Amino acid sequence: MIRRPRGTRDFGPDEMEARRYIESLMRREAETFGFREIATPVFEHAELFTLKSGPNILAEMYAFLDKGGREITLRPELTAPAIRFFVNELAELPRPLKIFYTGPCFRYERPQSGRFREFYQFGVELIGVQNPESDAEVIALAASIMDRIGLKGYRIRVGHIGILRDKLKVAGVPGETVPVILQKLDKKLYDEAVPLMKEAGMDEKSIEETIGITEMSGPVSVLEEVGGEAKSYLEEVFGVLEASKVSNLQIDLGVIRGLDYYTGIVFEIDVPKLGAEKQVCGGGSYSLSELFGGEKVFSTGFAIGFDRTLIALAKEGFEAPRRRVEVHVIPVGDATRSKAFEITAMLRKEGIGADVDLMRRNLAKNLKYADSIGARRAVIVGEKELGFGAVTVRDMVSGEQTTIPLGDLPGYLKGTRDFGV
RNA sequence: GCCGGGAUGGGGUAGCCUGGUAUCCUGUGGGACUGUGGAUCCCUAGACCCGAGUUCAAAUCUCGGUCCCGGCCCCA
Repeated sequence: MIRRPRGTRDFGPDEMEARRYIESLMRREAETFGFREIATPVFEHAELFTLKSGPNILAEMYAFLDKGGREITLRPELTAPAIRFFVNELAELPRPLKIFYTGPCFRYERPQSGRFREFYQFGVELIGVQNPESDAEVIALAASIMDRIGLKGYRIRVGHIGILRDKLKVAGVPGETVPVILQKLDKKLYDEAVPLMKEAGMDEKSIEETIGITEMSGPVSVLEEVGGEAKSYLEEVFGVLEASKVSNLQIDLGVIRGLDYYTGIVFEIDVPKLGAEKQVCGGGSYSLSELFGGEKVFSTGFAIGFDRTLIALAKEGFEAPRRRVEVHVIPVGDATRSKAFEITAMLRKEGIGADVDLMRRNLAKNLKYADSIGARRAVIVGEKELGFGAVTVRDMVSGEQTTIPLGDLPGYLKGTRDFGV
């Protein structure tokens, strides 16, 4: 027996139905906001990902040399490919450029709850502008998607990485030390952050203030204690979000994110009931294009962890509407078998989902089968009715039967399609 | 990379401590019932994660590996 590689999953019909359903809701919502779908390759030059975040990331990438000696990696995320695509070919589209994408990503990590080596992301980028409206637009879309798919127990925490960056810069922290300190602050590891800040030359007062900032969370009013440009910027963002009727929203200046390239607002959506892997979406504004050889262009985007989102929905009792075939066509005996296929083909041409007996089962078994696949109706093709050019249509829920002339069958099935159940 | 708990037909399980090739439920296929389902009964097929060791004998004990679950690290 050959088994699945570690950290990967197979998806059965029920699961795929649920996944496609949720995915289509996300797509539709993004399209409603004026975003259009793109797709990029599953593998890229490893350099694309090491450029922006350093070689330590290589440890978690599925990287390898291809037969031409190129350093290739399965994509660990989708933002960098999207921006590469933008720089390469999309830079001349009208701005703001609003794109979204979805697909599998790969990270060589220890699998655990809500964490896989092959996982799926759904992300968007709004490229070419950075102001409170564009940031709010992206956050509003993230929230709308969560609402549209019916997720309830989520919260959005919005921060502004510029506040901390400025603070550290003003205090004279050298550029290369900033990410290290930010990382500790992100994890709230103050015991480790404080010595680092001292070492970087910060005085007691600014250290205290810095930690104070990371602990600020709550309604917009907490910004009163901050002041500065970032404050008014965030207030404007929240103003637009309020006008857009986005809820489940709070300020949290402790939101930092692991990425170095974020410059402005940053936000995360998490679902507390998921435990350790509770973050279902992360995003912010950044500029990456210049790293890939393009002009410097600001963008705001987010990535939704598709798998975790589904786990969260499942925990809330979500069930995808089951796709069912409209009718199951049952020949009674061998004599009408070929006629049954004729009728099935005719129904399918009319766009009516039809299944037909392929097991040569008797009528009783076929009805049982029709029930188990959830067919709404059974079309019983028997010699008696065929004698006068008709078939029997049985409603699988009520058990009612009607004799329908063959010519009227598609119309009957279509016309009453939404009734019953 | 680290720590803990697991792995028995497709799904769910009993058996494991105290070694003697496996229980039950459900699902699959067939039949009772070759023109009427979701009930019942019967039949059939189907499993001890992999490898090594101990033993007359291993699902059971020992070791190694793989995978899963939960947590740490990390999360671009």
